[in-house]
Parts: sequence; C-alpha cells; structure tokens
Amino acid sequence: MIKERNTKQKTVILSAVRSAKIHPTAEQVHAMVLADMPNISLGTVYRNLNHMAELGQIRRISVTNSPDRFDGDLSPHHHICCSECGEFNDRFDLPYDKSLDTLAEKKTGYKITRHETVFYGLCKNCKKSIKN
Amino acid sequence: MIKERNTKQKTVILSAVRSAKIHPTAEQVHAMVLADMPNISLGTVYRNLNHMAELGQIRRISVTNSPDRFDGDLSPHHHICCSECGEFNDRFDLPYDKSLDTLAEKKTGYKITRHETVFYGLCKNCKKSIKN
DNA sequence: ATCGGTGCAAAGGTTTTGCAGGCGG
DNA sequence: CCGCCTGCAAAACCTTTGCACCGAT
Repeated sequence: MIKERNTKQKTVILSAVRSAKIHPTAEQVHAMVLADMPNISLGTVYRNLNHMAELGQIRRISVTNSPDRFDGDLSPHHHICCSECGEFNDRFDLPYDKSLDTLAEKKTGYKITRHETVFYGLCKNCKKSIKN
Repeated sequence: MIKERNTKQKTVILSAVRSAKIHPTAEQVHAMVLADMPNISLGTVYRNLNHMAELGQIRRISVTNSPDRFDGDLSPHHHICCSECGEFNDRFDLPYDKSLDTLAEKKTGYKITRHETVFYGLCKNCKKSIKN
C-alpha cells in the first residue's frame, strides 16, 4: 500500500482545476498555478493531473485536434465543442441518462462506470461568420 | 474552388477504413494499405484521413491514452472503451437519441450537427483479471 | 531517516509540414 | 502543362519519464 503525501503542488493544482470556469488543458493549469508557485514545473502538473484523474478526483477529456482537457466538476454532465473555433464548454443543462449505462452493460458484458457525450456543431459566432 | 483529384492512394485508404472491422488508427490503416501499395507513406495516410474526415466521409475519434481512431461507419452509433486494456468497439446496439441534438441546440444557440457518446468501463477479460 | 514528490531536461509517441519531384485532369 | 498530390524526412506538438535532489511524515 502506497502512502500518499500532501504537497503544496497538489493543493494548488486541484484547486485550480476546480475553480476554472473553462476546461483547462495541462498547459493552462500550469499557467494558473504559476501565480502561486513560480517554480512549479509542467511535468509535475501532468503527473498530478493524471494521478487525480485516476483517483477520480477530476476528469480527463480527450478532444480531437486539441490537447486533453481537465474538468473538476464530477457531476454527470455533457459537453459541447465548436467544430470551427474549438470552443469547449458545459454551460447547458441536459438530462444525463444513467439507465443507458445499465443498458450498455447488459448488451456488452462490460462493467460500465460511466459514459461521456460530446455535442459537435457551430457556436453562435462561427455560425454567423461562416454562412457558406 | 479547389479541384480534387482521384488518386489510387485515396481509393485504397477509404476502402481500408470502410472495410475495417476494428476502428483503426492511422498506423493500422497504413499497415492495411501497404498490401496494395508497398510505397505509400504514413504521411499520405494521415493527410487523406484528415481530409476525408473534414469532408465527412469518415469519422475521427479521440480517445485518452491512445492514438486517434477512424471509423468508416457514418451511421449514428455509440462506442465503448475498456479503461484497462483500451479495447474499443461499437459492437452493441443502443438507441441514438436524435432529439438530444435539437434540445442542445435550443439550450446553447449552437448549430448542432451530431453528438458522440463513449461508454467507459471494464471489458469481460479485464473485469475478471482485476478483482481487487 | 525514509521514500514519495519535485524540477529539469531529455526522450517518446503521434501528427503535421516543407520540399522537390510525380501524375491526374 | 498546371497545380494538386505524393514520398520522404524533419519538425512540431503533447505527454511521459529518468535522475538527482528535496521535503513530508
């Protein structure tokens, strides 16, 4: 059994992800915590973000054509991504259908823990400016 | 307006993705088409896969801790991924709820084209072998 | 004192890109 | 022939990792 240590780095990284209104990339988290700890390294940020994601304290999200993003909001919710400018957020409210997990479990034999839905489309701005 | 050319490379790449039972990575697609075209380069495979994904002829899927995968099946369907071994497939049948797109459109002001759902969990094998 | 965590920098894996030549229309 | 496409290789990009030191317990 590994005993885990509390370090200032872990504290500031976790609170940065939790307080972020955007879904920050590792690099963005690094920029945020540099204010509190000018010497913290990007490698440490990655190591801790990965660790926290494994412990289930935060969530890691993969998006095409973008570095991975991290989300401190653990409640089940959906995400939306603009195919044009890459804007990525969860500022909308749609039901999370937990029964889908049970259903998928029966169909596949997997032990399902969760599902993630990402909507793709054009955000308001890009919708306007494209018009082709 | 750019005029597009038909090349043997495009033909074999597209048919490789469409016929693949797995969701191949670019490298796997490359391996498949090498049988038909021993000199085709990985760069060309990437260029064409990207191009076809933009044209909507195939789909590109990002998964954490794995190279991107490509799917020649354009019908709306879900995917499932084993958090342990990375096995990735769509061999199960769940309803695709198109009304969610309309709903999300109203809530966000986006012009939504589609949504993608990925289930995460443990596949049959990993479920057995982990048992902790 | 122990041993997990950190900073640094190098390496790793994936994907993109510049260039010169090739080939489809 | 024009100019898009290709092969090749280098570069870019994101992320992980080895190592020696640091610091929490």
